[in-house]
Amino acid sequence: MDEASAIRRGELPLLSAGPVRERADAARNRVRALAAAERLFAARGVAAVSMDDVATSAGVGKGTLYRRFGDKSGLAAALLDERESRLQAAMLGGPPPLGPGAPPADRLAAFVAAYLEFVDAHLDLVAMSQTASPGARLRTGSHRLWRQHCRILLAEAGAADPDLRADALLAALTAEQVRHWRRDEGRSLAELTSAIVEITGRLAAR
Amino acid sequence: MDEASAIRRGELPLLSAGPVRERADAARNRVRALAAAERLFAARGVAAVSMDDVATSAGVGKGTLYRRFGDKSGLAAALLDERESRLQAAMLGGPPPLGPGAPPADRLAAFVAAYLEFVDAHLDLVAMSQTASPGARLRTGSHRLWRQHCRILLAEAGAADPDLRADALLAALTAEQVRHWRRDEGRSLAELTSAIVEITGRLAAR
DNA sequence: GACATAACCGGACTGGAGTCCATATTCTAG
DNA sequence: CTAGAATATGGACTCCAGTCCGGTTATGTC
Repeated sequence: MDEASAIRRGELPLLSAGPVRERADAARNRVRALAAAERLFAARGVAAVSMDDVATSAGVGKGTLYRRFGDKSGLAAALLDERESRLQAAMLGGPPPLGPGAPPADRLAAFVAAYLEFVDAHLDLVAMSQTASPGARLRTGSHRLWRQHCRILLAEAGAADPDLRADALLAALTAEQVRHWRRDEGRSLAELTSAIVEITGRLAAR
Repeated sequence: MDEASAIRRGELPLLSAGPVRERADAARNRVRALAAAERLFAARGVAAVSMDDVATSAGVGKGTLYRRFGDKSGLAAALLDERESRLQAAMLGGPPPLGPGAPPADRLAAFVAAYLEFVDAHLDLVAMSQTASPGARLRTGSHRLWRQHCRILLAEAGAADPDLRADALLAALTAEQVRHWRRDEGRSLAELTSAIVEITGRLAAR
């Protein structure tokens, strides 16, 4: 999952419309791979699908898969991309309290609730994107965006050490942790949301 | 990592001194395996050592290793066991504020600081024990103990939803997260400790 | 001390992750 | 339209985690 390939597959914004265009065969295979992965994940569950399975089912070589997505966590991240970007758009430019206009603490609470809902809606996929390789979670491009958002809002709210608190907050919202709360402990999403929002308020308080 | 083998290797308390005694050869091999693992981990780093390496170096079959420790995370946990139990003893029966006698919020702060120090001192080993298999962290016997401790102290301090807050607190103290703060962001242990203790206070407050 | 039984041993085996590179395809310039 | 450079392809390959089971060894009993 190097930066170059991340840019190539459109995960990182390119400042200037780069001279590097995706080749036609590459584009075709990317679509095929994502379609196959989505199909297999839906049919058998994320954990039970191997990269070989995806490659075979997509009619593509394994090397292609790895070059493009880096590993299984990259593949999962690519599948999440579209839905993620809806949340990202809402929080960067949508209506308050998620978007700009509301007080920072309120925006943070709204973000946490929305993010939790997102994670919950795609538990296994997010878990895969965060844990397929060691430290994957902290390296994801989207993670950086979530973190940056939290940092800024915490700072605006006047909280001490906003960077560390943003990390601590997101650490509690790991897919594995949420999955544990939801499946092993049988907690409802509403319950989790209100508890986490409460905690968030404490972290954001001056 | 089934319960029977966990008991056999002394990780879970046995109510009555069971009739099941560890066989002499089993005990010998357990010692050999742990010694070999410690040696190899120290020499090459945890990540670069395979279970095969440990088995060969210990003069033991791979099956033996897996039966006894379950997987690499179990092996790491077994190596951490002794040092962990020192912390556990201090927090259950040592002098305050870590041990009983101090106000719950103070005990919790002391625990968090001590636990953070423990994780920091064995970063890679703890990381391995938490992440070698998916969800390993939440299944560890010792994790349950840490969590229970936090739960009780949070409850005594009058915090709402102590169970969830205990999980959130420990999620922030994951070895991967601490490693990131320490190595990628170059934060000092003292800095982390004071920030985390501050957060802990906010979670424990009524 | 010999036997029955339960527990343990260890290495061959399976299957998947990730790498490598000779070949094929696409793009660009002339 | 063509040639050559740049890029992508894909399947064979390596390495390792984890399983399995026939053979071995310890332990309790007579």
